[in-house]
Amino acid sequence: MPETAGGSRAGNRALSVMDLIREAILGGTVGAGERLNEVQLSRNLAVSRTPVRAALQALAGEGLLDYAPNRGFTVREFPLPAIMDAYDIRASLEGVAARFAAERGLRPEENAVIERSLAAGDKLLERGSFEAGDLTIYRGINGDFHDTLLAAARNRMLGEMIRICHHVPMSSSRNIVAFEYRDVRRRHDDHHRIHEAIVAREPWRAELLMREHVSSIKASLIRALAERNADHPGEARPADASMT
Amino acid sequence: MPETAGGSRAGNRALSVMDLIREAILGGTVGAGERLNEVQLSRNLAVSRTPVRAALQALAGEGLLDYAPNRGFTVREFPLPAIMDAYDIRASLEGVAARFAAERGLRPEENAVIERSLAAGDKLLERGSFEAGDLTIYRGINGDFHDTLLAAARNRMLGEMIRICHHVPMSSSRNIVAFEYRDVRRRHDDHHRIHEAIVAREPWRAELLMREHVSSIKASLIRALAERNADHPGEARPADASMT
DNA sequence: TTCCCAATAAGTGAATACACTTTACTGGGC
DNA sequence: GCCCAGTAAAGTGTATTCACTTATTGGGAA
Repeated sequence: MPETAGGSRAGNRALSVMDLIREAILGGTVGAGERLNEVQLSRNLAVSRTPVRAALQALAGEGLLDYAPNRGFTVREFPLPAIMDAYDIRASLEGVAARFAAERGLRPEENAVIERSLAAGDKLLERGSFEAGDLTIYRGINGDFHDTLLAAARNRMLGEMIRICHHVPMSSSRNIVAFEYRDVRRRHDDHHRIHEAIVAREPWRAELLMREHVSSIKASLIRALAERNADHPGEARPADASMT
Repeated sequence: MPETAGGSRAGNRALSVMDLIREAILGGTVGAGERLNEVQLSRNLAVSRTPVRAALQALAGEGLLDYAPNRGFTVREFPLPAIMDAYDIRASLEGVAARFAAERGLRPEENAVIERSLAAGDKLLERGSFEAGDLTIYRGINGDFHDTLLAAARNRMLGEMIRICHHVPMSSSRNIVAFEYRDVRRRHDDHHRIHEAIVAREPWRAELLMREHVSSIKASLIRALAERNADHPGEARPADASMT
């Protein structure tokens, strides 16, 4: 076995193969609509077809691949409208998650994580502008906030659905670099208010705030795309965002 | 399941095996939390382990099974709170679907199906009470309405998520028999109003109506469970609804 | 008796071989 | 030159086999 596949998830080739293929899709190594050849993949990854098939089926379950009998798996296409829809769907789902969290309450350690993320964001933003690397740092802060809230919702299915929304290409904020200081500032304020609503046990306010919060990300993305189109009129057509 | 694996989906054993196992889970032949043995299943279904594994992986993707490396697949448990949550999640998602449908408009043939389902419901309800079998008929009418609306939302991911909610044991209305005439009457009125909002191109009204519509199903279920518990105090404890 | 551990059975993970389907290619007829 | 059929190649579907992990069971020691 030259270059054993992955290496991360020991003892289970299928899972590490799954991670590799997922990265290849999200990273754009394989394009949308492209067909994934099992024998070719197994050659490249130095495993047999069995774990490759398992990985492909699992990725189809995540909604990243399409399956057709006797025809194999293809990378699912995400046209721009579908990506925009994903934000609406995620806004709705994360809204429900915030409501559940407010109904069920935060555990002390969860509250601690959230308050830490709020404080870290405050510190990062107090300078009044962003320097290089700050956006990456805030991405981590933002992830902590949302992940903890999702855990506080105490519903597995909901978590999985939101995770699927995040895996839609370009739908996750980590795929976006065009955010400006004032966008992040405003979203961080949202976090404060959402936290307030949850500790005050105001479920419906929490839901509304979270919903608007995620929707505003969509609005930012639309603006960023429009600006990019204005800067480079030739390239970056709407279809361009469908994937990599 | 002694018979040879189903004749329905020709040419692909894995898919028919998947249908059989799904029915076994939803029908209660295998209980929640139970472990599914691959060799035993392949013996019973008279196929090799390969299509069985494929089916199990696919069902795990649907959220019906849990997977643990080197430990195989188990039937996921759905305690009563998780079932109730599923209604909230579905209410939110179907609300979004109704909004999308209102934004994008109904195709003539879709509108025809919906108006036919509305008329059929009117006819069934005009007697003022239900006879045996009427509920089954209305179930079909109800399904046509919701399925067509979902198609009109024109978003695949949304459809899949709602489908997952329907497959949560006891979460689909088809699993419930305890609905009374006035419940159905009121829900059919909802259908009329939702249709109105969609043809009038009022997205947010459509969303709100649909959300309330699905939430009212949850309320009916809670009442039905409470009455059942009152009738048979010994049996039918909350945990009882977790599965079959 | 209870706990621990080894031996063994049972079960999943992966590789390989073969069957069947789809697709691509090639040659002949129109 | 185009279309179609037949055939070969490629690719997926399934069965089988072996490797490896996990669960079980029985015996021995504290």
